Amino acid sequence: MINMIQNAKTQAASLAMAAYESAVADGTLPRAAVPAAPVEIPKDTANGDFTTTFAMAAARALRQPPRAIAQALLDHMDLTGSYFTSAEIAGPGFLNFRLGSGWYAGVMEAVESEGAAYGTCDTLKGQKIMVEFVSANPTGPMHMGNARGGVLGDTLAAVLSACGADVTREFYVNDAGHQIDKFAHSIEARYLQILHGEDAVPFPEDGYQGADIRELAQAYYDQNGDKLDAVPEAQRQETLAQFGLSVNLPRMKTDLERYKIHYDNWFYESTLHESGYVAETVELLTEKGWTYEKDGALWLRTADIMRENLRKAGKKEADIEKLDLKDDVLRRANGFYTYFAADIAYHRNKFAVRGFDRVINIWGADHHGHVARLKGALDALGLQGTERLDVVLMQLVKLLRDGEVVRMSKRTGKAISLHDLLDEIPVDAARWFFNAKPDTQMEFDLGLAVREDSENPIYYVEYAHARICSLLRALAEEGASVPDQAAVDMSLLSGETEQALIKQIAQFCEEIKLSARDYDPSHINRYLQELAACFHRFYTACRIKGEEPAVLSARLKLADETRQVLRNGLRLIGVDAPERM
RNA sequence: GCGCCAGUAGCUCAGCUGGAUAGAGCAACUGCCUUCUAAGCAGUAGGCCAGGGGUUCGAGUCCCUUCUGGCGUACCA
Repeated sequence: MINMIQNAKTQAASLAMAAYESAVADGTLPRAAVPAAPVEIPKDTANGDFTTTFAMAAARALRQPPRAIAQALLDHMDLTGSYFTSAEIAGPGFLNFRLGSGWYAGVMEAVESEGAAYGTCDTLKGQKIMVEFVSANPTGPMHMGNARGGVLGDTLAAVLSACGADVTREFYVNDAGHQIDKFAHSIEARYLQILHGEDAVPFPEDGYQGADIRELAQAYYDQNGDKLDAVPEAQRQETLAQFGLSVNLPRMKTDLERYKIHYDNWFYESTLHESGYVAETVELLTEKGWTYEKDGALWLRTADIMRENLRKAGKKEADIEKLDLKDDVLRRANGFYTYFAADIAYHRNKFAVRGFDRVINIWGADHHGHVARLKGALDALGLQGTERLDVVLMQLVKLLRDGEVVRMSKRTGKAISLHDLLDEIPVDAARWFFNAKPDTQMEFDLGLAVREDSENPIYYVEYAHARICSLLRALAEEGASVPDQAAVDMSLLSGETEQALIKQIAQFCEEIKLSARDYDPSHINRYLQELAACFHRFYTACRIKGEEPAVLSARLKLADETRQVLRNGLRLIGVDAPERM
């Protein structure tokens, strides 16, 4: 919970404001409505450890040149008892602060006292958040996109949790509707082909062609023989669909668990139909006047809802007209509810029944057309979908092998499935690579992911961890144990690489917050790479073993804390921290 | 046509919501192991931030526009 970056920023901002007030008091600066002092970390540390742009931001309001304002602030600033040892003016009016050893000691105390919890915060405390991800059709094997979405969703959930949110991971099982019918018809056809010969039974034109369907039919036949030959068609299809799901779902669960993905809940679409919740939800929309009947189907006035939302968002009327918005069918002319209707009911359940404050869905980018509609439908139900539902759209994965595009698995000759991928690369490599920014198309090189050299970033980070563990072992053999922070003389950690490492350790808390804010846990990957780099630089510049006891002790403490933070970060993204390599 | 996402070094990408001379990694080149893991470190080189306009003290970042790529625009899910 201790965030020394935040502490320093807050303090720098209040020092600047206090200096401003003091300057106003003695008439040096006029009183005006000045903005709060923004504090940043300069890109180049030659410009200080922290900087405020207050003087530039307030220049207009105070009607004075930024540098003059900065000078006035500096003249009225009292750094006594603060984290900072100096402040100076630079460039167009930056006010740059330099940290003292007390701040560095504070960072190290935070890691020591918080251990495995270091880096967490409570910015999302009290929020009940659902992350729904993968939710692949249970009618066949999961693909690369599901692997990416699975890793992203799981890590995002971990990150939100690290920010104090009460997070639920959910898989929505599409075990109802059209694609299940197709699934049933497909297995049925294969089953009957086994009984009567391939030529005697036609395969549905839009059926699932995959070999997995044949295998399911064969498996049912092996267990039950021709039991379903004579039963009514509907019953046969129902039985085979249930059989197919009973095989596929545990398989999906197992495959996802190989990626270290565990769900809190598997939610079945069928329960929404069986309980009448879909019908009730559609009824509610009708009561509120959002539906109408046309051509025997029941329609939702999606276009009106979306138009209203766009107006609220400040979109121009002419632009809205160009959009060619269309309404959506909720109940088909044949009496069945659409997937859209079920999805509205499902999301109504998330908010209205289960009380989530926020819901995050990870979807493939090909579903983006659905986002505004679903949000709109929830708005129409009074559930504030626009504000409380966030959909993360994930671009596709382009699979490469040593630079060449791969579409097929070497082993099966089919599209590479989520399951197949782990035959080629270690799960940690998959987790590391799929934990990428969701809105960019990703190239995933199988050759690179298994390379055990510097071209593969995951090894760089893991190596830093293993290196520290090895160091700790070597020192333990000599009887040197990691000291308490209280026993460390911080003045001995004043080297450039030592301070840079401690600053990077402090940054961890910020990166977790950024990951949660952007729904982009790849901040953690980049952070860990930089942390590893800081450690390697420190390691090269500063010897530990053989140094005089006080220096050895202080550096050993720093190395051990780096190990802790590397471990915490890797755990967050679901990658193991090896003790030997 | 319309919409969503993207376009930054040869390649993969950062750039903390408008700040200082645009950064890493890889690839290329040059150095560094009789001392804690060289799976490492230090350095060199590499750029019209897709193009053009605008907003202001200040733009890779915000607005407009053009171009390029991906995806979408079902009584499918």
